[in-house]
Amino acid sequence: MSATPDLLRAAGVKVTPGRVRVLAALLAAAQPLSHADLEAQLPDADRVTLYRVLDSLVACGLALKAVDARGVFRFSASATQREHGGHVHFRCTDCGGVFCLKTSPPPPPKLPRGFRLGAVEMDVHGTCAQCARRTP
Amino acid sequence: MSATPDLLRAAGVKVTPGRVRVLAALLAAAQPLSHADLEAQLPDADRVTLYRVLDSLVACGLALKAVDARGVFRFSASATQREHGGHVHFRCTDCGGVFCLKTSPPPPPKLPRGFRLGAVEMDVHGTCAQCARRTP
DNA sequence: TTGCAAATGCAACACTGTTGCAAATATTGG
DNA sequence: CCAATATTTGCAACAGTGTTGCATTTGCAA
Repeated sequence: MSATPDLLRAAGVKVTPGRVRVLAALLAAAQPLSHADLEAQLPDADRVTLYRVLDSLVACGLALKAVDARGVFRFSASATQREHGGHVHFRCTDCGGVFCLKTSPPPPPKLPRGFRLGAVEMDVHGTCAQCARRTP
Repeated sequence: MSATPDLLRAAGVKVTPGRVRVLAALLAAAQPLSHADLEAQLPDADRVTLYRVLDSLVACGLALKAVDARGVFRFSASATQREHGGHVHFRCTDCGGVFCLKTSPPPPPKLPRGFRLGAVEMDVHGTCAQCARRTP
């Protein structure tokens, strides 16, 4: 089913164990992963190789690179990203879970002249049903 | 015309040469400045003190802290933008600048049964006019 | 003026990411 | 299947950014 090596071949890069494992981890992840996250998840991988694998996945279009609020790069599989674009998420501040909402994304706001819109994201957070039940 | 020391006094923090110079630099800057920018601009300031001065300005509401595309923190004076609740912000992914939009915040979305809403934030990002002009 | 909490300067450290280079390896063509 | 070759890997060392601990200095108020 999920043939990670095929994705790599289709992207025109060599299929190596490192790339397979990293891409698989990105595809399985619910949220974008930092280098540190991946290092913890793949303990026997070399630090530098991990950086280079991530860069190569970004270069061939299989992964996306973005900066989080702490200034750390986070990577996500671009397939996953497409799947989760176009709708709103709810993040539970208790358990950290992410849930997809039916709500459609808000309309792009009017920007001052010269500004270029990249994306509009809505960050809805609070307590999910399960956590709310546990702490009434 | 408000003198920089007065802004500091009004914010309830001690008036020190470091804070006065850094805040003046931020007020005079057209774009958010990084720690490195400020260090170059104020050569006889201590590196660590500069970090702490910036943090204190953020803590007392006189400056805003954001991350640029390279993952570096950039700081801007917020003297003119005191009210940051109740309206939407635009974040420039190039320079890290934060701009206030006229748009009103989106209505809270409908949540699944049992979910408790904490807060809704809208993250509108892209390229600001100045950065867009630099990279056409 | 004096006392005290806050701010500063310095050294050392931690985290994130990069570069150079030799050894190992995936792919291509015989 | 095997050899040739361009990539990739692993290691060491380095660079940039931000933080912590601690002794000293300084702003501010009693």
